[in-house]
Amino acid sequence: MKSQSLLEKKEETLRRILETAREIFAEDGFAGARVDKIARRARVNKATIYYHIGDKEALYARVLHDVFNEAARRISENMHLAQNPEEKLKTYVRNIAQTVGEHPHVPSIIMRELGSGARNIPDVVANDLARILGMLNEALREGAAQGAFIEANPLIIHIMVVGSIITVRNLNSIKAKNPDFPEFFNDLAMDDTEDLIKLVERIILQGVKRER
Amino acid sequence: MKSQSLLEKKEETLRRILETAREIFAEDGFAGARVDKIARRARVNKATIYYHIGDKEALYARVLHDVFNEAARRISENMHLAQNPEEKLKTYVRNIAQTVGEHPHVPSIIMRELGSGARNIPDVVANDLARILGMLNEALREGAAQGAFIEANPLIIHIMVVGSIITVRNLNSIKAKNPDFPEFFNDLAMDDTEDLIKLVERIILQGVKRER
Amino acid sequence: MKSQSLLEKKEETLRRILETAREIFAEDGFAGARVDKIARRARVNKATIYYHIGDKEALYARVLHDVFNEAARRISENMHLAQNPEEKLKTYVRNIAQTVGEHPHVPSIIMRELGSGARNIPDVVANDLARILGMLNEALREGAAQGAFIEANPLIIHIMVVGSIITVRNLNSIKAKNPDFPEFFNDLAMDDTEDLIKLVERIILQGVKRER
Amino acid sequence: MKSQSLLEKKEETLRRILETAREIFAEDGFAGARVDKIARRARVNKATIYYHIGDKEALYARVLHDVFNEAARRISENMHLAQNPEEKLKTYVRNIAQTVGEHPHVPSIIMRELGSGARNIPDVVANDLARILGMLNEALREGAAQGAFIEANPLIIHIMVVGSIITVRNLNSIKAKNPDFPEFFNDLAMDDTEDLIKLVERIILQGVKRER
DNA sequence: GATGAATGAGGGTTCATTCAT
DNA sequence: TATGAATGAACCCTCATTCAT
Repeated sequence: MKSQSLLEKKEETLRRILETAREIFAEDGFAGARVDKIARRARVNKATIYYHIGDKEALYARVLHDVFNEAARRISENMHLAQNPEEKLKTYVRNIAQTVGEHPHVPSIIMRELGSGARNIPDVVANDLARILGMLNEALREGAAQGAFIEANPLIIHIMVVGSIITVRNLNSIKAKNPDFPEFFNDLAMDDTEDLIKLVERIILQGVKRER
Repeated sequence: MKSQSLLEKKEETLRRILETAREIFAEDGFAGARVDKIARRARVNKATIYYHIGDKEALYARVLHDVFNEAARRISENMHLAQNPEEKLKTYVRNIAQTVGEHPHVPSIIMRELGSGARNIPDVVANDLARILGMLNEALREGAAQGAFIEANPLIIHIMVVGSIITVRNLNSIKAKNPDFPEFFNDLAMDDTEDLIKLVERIILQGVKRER
Repeated sequence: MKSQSLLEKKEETLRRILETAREIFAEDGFAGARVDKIARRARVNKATIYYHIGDKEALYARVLHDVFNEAARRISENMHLAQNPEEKLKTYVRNIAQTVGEHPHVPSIIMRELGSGARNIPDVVANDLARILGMLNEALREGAAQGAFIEANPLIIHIMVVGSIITVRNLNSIKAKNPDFPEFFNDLAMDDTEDLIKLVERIILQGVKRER
Repeated sequence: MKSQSLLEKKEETLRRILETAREIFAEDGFAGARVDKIARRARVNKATIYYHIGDKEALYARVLHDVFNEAARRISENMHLAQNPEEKLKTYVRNIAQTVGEHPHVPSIIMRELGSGARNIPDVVANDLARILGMLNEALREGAAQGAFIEANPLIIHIMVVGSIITVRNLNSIKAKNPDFPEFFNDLAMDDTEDLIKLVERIILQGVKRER
């Protein structure tokens, strides 16, 4: 009992650090994030972060890998269950949306990274991303081989899916920062996730479907 | 003669500062950018930047506004020439691509900003963006009103267009940073801009087109 | 049986800590030494050092006192056996050399301390040193009283003896750090300890001997 | 006039930094020295040190090189004026003493370095030291060749000279730190530098002189 | 008796910014 | 107009030390 509670305490500390780091890297980016701020918000001493995880870069890698590795695993699992390229593409969109939903902060990070030419992406994470893109690529090629899809660059599709989902999710904070944005902006929020997924699915599927 | 050459020199200095700042903000983001580095690469004294332009935030605003204001102006001009929603949408895609082509560094910046919930976007620039989105919104609504388009969130469309174009443009630096990316990554580059534009146009147009 | 083996283990642990501490204080000085490094190299938990010995300063004192106390004891014993001031001086040189030989790391520490005005020397150790210097002083005074020696400051003699022996002993590491040192440096090593002792003895004895 | 005073101010700042750094490196050693403390005592902002000189290591190198380079220059000049090996040796002792006198803090540093196997000695400074030892070596060899001296290791002679002079100079601070040192310690101070030089000269010269 | 976890207090370094000239 | 010098405020990271178990 005792030793278990000790282990639990450690894991709770670790969890709090990682969760907070995820938040703050998303808010401020790698360069803008402050280790001090992470420690304060996670209610641990700064040195505790270094003790358990390592320096800022290691923390960043850990945060991303924890999410992307799991996402890659799940996408792989679910895409294998799908029967045809179209189903696979839908599965892909849906899983991305799910990951974004579960980790509302991480996607922001990846947007920045794509904007920066993946400047700060740690190797492990680059590898996770490559796995994910590889699965999407496979589905697209399969569809193209069957004559169902046009030849489409998987990176473009990936960005379209991820970017649109993230941005709509970020809409509230964008609006909060820019209260003077025009009226129509207020209608852009899509509070129903299902609607959002459906729309993205629709655009992507119709967008790549070959006319017969 | 003298005063003109002095004026020219001053303008040349300013131009060099802004161009370099664009590069470096794109490379490193707002938080990661160093005023020192900008000054050094632009071959001016650091204080000169403060003298001519102001602090880091002002420099950032200036850099973005110079590009976005011009882009908004051009998009407005060209979209007004288009006859129907489809043409407007194509014009929109084409103009975004052109801006990206002319200012290869700026888009990176905007990707980061979208990822961060527009945290650092200065007001003037937010306004430029709002104008651009407004025009896209108009085209989409017009198309929907005519029964040609489905109801599509313009923010989503915008991100799909901008994000995909930027990312493909950034592909080389992404690959350079991650030499271990899988084979298929090497086929993703689209060196012919026209092909890229066509593909994006295609996906977006088919994606939003209502089946009759 | 059990308790003895436990005791032995404890003593073995202590011995390992002290030996390692000696090494590391010699390598890095008091300020440069890291408790972490000592613990790691001694293969004990950092807290174990605090448990058995105390803080960094206590560890330093313990390390030095163990050596200096023993050296003082031996010098005292042997110098009492010597019959005349000259023999005493020789005994002194020889015993210093022996201590340096047995504890190759400690002398480095004392050189630093002399350089720093004995800033970090713990009281116990200062006392050991005072005993040693006192014996040297006695021999020198006795010699001077007999007309055999000039009046010589024992501190100077002590430094000459200790410094020269230590430095020659350290020569190899000095050379290793400075591969560009001139040719003649390679001839300075005196691998035969006996030669070194003889040379130092000679210089010191002739140096203080009064001409008749 | 104006521009000169600006330059003067800069040089005064630099001078203050270097002088203070010399003091503090001597007091606390390289590892123990605190850049904060140097800045505070020199009455400049910490960043000013980095602006003018660079990091802690660069500061250390600069401090030592400024002194050793000048010492090497002077020793070379004066030893060339001496007519025979004995005079050269005396000149050497006298010049070392003079350098110690002019820069009371630097020698402490070199003692530590010798104790540490020259662990922190920057390359430029190692080179200065090699030049100085080279000159001493020459004098000793010349004397040996003429049959006037025994074969003596120049490193030993150097340490004997430098170490003894430094230690006597440091005596006051050693006594201050260790008020319980025995009575006889109070007689060891040699306030008259000339006496000190004479004693060291005497010991060294007699120590290496070959009996005829 | 021994240790993994945690921390307060700095330590060296950097950076955006200002100022005197 | 333009700049070298200077700085306050952080920032990342480390270290000696403690404590609960």
